[in-house]
Amino acid sequence: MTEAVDNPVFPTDAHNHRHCVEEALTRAENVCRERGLRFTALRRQVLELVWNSHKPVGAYDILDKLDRGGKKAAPPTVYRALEFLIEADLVHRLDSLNAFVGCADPSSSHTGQFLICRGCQSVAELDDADINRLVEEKASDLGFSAVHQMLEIQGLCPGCRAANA
Amino acid sequence: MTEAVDNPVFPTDAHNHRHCVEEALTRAENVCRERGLRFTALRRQVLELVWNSHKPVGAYDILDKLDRGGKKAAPPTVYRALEFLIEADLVHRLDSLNAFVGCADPSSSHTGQFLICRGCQSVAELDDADINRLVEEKASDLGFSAVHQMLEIQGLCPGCRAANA
DNA sequence: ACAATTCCGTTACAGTATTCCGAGACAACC
DNA sequence: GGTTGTCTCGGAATACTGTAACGGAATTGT
Repeated sequence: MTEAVDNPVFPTDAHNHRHCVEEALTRAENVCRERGLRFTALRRQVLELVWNSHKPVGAYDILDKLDRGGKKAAPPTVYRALEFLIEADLVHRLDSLNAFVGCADPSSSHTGQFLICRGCQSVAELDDADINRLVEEKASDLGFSAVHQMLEIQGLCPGCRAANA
Repeated sequence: MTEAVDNPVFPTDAHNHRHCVEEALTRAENVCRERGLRFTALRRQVLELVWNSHKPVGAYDILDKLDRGGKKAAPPTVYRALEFLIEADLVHRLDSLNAFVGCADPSSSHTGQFLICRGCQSVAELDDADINRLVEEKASDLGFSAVHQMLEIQGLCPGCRAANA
């Protein structure tokens, strides 16, 4: 009974993804309004592309799908938008994959903790307070003052584990 | 009194670095002998370059400094050597920096946990069992089976903290 | 000595990200 | 309204990081 059925960190196959995206976009709008940031059309479009799946997306994938009035955009266009979104905690960058994922909760503490499935490539964000606290503690025990932490856990999500059984 | 003076995870300015390197190389020799791996001249040379400092080194930095009989080497030469060294747990790769550091203890568990100083760029490895266990536990609580974890903590080391005070 | 394997040099290229310049959009202020 | 300063975006060029593929050299085991 400890299987996390009631807390689907990993989205189920049947979830309404359109809804996910909509929510993410409104959240972003609100966050930006509150903080006096400009949620421009470009940034909105990039965020939407990041949210197109729960899998991490490469910058050049976004670039390919990005439509700037019929023309293709250039790399800096995408990277600038991503930089903004990351700064605003709306997107996270997964260092181990050189890829980006949308953040479901731009308001919380934000010490990047991620479960990355090697089976289906989907990613779930953790933001676990216990881990956060322990890490902070261990670091400061060594006289190190932590500014930012990034934990990337690779393995198999429940679904893929079942499939590979 | 909890300041980690007796356990210098971060090397002091005055430590004899030549000694560090020597030790790392003999450790590597032993590890390879025990495991039936070939510690070739190239690999030794690359490992030495990685250990040249306690700061992470980029692959192309190594490439520049690498001397193959007067000639310059090509990227695959370095990457292959690094791949081998990583496989043997003699070197770790820091995803957030695209850079490499020597591992001080190639025998232990090896769930990559690193303290990265933004002041002096030096890096210390943690390998903390508590963190390891907690993370494993949290992951499995969610039905996720973890294969590999990587924690990179950015901040200020004791020395730089004192300097910036 | 021979075959099998591992390792290495080399060329070419793929993928990721940044620098720089300039033009346009926007806000605030006089 | 016009002006000024800042933020944003387009685009070219280039830097940085990493791989694929091929062949030859070195090493190991028999």
